[in-house]
Amino acid sequence: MKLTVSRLYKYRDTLIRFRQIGMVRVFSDDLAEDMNTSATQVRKDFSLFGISGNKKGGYQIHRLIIQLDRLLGKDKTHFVIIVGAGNLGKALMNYGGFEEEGFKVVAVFDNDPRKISRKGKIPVLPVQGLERFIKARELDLGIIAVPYFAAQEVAGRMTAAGIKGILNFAPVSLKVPGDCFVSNINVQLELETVSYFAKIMKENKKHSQQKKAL
Amino acid sequence: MKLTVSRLYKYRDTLIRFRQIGMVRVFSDDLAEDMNTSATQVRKDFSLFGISGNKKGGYQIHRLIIQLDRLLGKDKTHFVIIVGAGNLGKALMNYGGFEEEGFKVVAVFDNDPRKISRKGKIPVLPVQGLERFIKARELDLGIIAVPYFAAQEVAGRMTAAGIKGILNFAPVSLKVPGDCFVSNINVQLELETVSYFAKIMKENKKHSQQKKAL
DNA sequence: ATCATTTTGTGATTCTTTTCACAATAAATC
DNA sequence: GATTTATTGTGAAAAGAATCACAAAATGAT
Ligand SMILES: NC(=O)c1ccc[n+]([C@@H]2O[C@H](COP(=O)([O-])OP(=O)(O)OC[C@H]3O[C@@H](n4cnc5c(N)ncnc54)[C@H](O)[C@@H]3O)[C@@H](O)[C@H]2O)c1
Ligand SMILES: NC(=O)c1ccc[n+]([C@@H]2O[C@H](COP(=O)([O-])OP(=O)(O)OC[C@H]3O[C@@H](n4cnc5c(N)ncnc54)[C@H](O)[C@@H]3O)[C@@H](O)[C@H]2O)c1
Repeated sequence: MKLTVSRLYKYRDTLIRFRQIGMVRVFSDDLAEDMNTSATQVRKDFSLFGISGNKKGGYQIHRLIIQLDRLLGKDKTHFVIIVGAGNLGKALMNYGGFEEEGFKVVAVFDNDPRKISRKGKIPVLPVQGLERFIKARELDLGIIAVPYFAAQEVAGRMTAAGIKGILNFAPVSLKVPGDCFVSNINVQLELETVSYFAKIMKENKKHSQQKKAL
Repeated sequence: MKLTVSRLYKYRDTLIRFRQIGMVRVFSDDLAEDMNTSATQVRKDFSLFGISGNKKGGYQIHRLIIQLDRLLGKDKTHFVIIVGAGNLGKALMNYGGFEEEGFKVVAVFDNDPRKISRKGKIPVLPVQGLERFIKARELDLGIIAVPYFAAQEVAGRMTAAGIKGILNFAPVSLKVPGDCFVSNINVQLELETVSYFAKIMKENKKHSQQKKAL
């Protein structure tokens, strides 16, 4: 389910690129190839969400995007706050890609007075005002970009104020109430995992060379 | 397998925090709780990699960390390059967490002459020299932090030069040879997924309130 | 109009991951 | 030293995700 949803977003991405280069229709095959998956997977995902195409004719890109947009909530702007205006928080804040995808970062919060600034395009505010801000605007989405030891506290405050979805960059598992969804991006962990499998790749190569040599 | 490995790295993280606060032994329960998983999962993961503890006595943290270190290659320093010295590439480059975890960023590459600089702690070099650099140092690990339209080209050059593991931040699926492992961090996608499920959380709440009201 | 071809949509199957259930055993208690 | 208790380790079962296999339908060719 989670995996299907995230693939649906990726299909949409791919479809938008396809449309940009002038394509009008796609087959499940085309999507699969672009995304390194199988055509069956694509069709099963669509089928699960009641999306259908034409036998032999494939899918009309434009129509498909509209359907996905509605399904995935891409027809609205989503407002987001970031807590932590450090190295990473600032990179996220200045990243243009979010707005293009319908996410608007409305404010960043930090507990270091030196980081506070109401001047920029996106204000950086004292974290004291976090709850009030979230409640006043009925925000649902928050990004955590504080050090690991502060992450749980921030998550607690966010959820208490009504946040229902958290994207967490701190390398710890957050405890949140059952009505809040958390996704973790743990960069170190990903790099570690890559390094583990890179090593295996090298060893396999050695083995297969040994095999060849026999 | 992939999931087990990434959990092993997380167990290690947790164990190191536990050791820092003076703990000497843990039970599968403790690890599970800290990581939001089940005790059975922990033990099964360990069992899969031949790690064992004492019945009733649990696991000795120090010993366990040593075992994991060896298993996960944390007893060596891993050298990494980053391609793309933009917004994100710079944040990664300045991030202290990698070195702490045994990863050393040896160089960053960019194709924009204005980004080049040999002055800093980590040099930013012209991307022309990428292959030569990788080959000369027999590097295995690369991070891609270039725009989506440049990512495939960079991946191709990396793998051709011998890179065996790629951490990719560009929101596209890379085509790489079978002897290279890729892990994708797609921040937009994660945020989209969070927003999808956050919406569901809200709707569920409405429903359960309706149910209560009946 | 008929036939061959292409592509979808999905039930059945296989594969993977997680959870369950419980025997084995080390430590603590009586 | 026997008994109770806590905890591990793992085969078996369940749940979840991906793949297979093929019928159904749309299109194009003859
Ligand atoms: N920078 C990276 O490239 C990178 C890579 C991987 C992971 N991360 C993770 O992302 C998180 C942020 O990393 P960073 O490099 O930006 O760290 P950083 O130290 O540069 O920034 C953290 C910011 O959070 C603020 N902060 C601390 N406690 C707070 C609190 N209770 N409330 C509000 N603000 C608070 C600090 O004032 C600081 O501005 C960390 O958990 C880190 O492990 C960062
Ligand atoms: N910045 C963020 O917070 C963020 C968030 C999510 C995703 N991303 C993704 O990460 C990637 C980088 O984002 P960014 O914000 O740093 O972009 P950016 O434009 O700030 O930086 C990209 C850098 O790559 C360099 N570059 C372009 N083509 C190159 C090539 N062929 N070889 C070498 N260098 C090349 C550019 O000169 C530039 O310095 C993008 O794919 C983006 O979608 C970034």
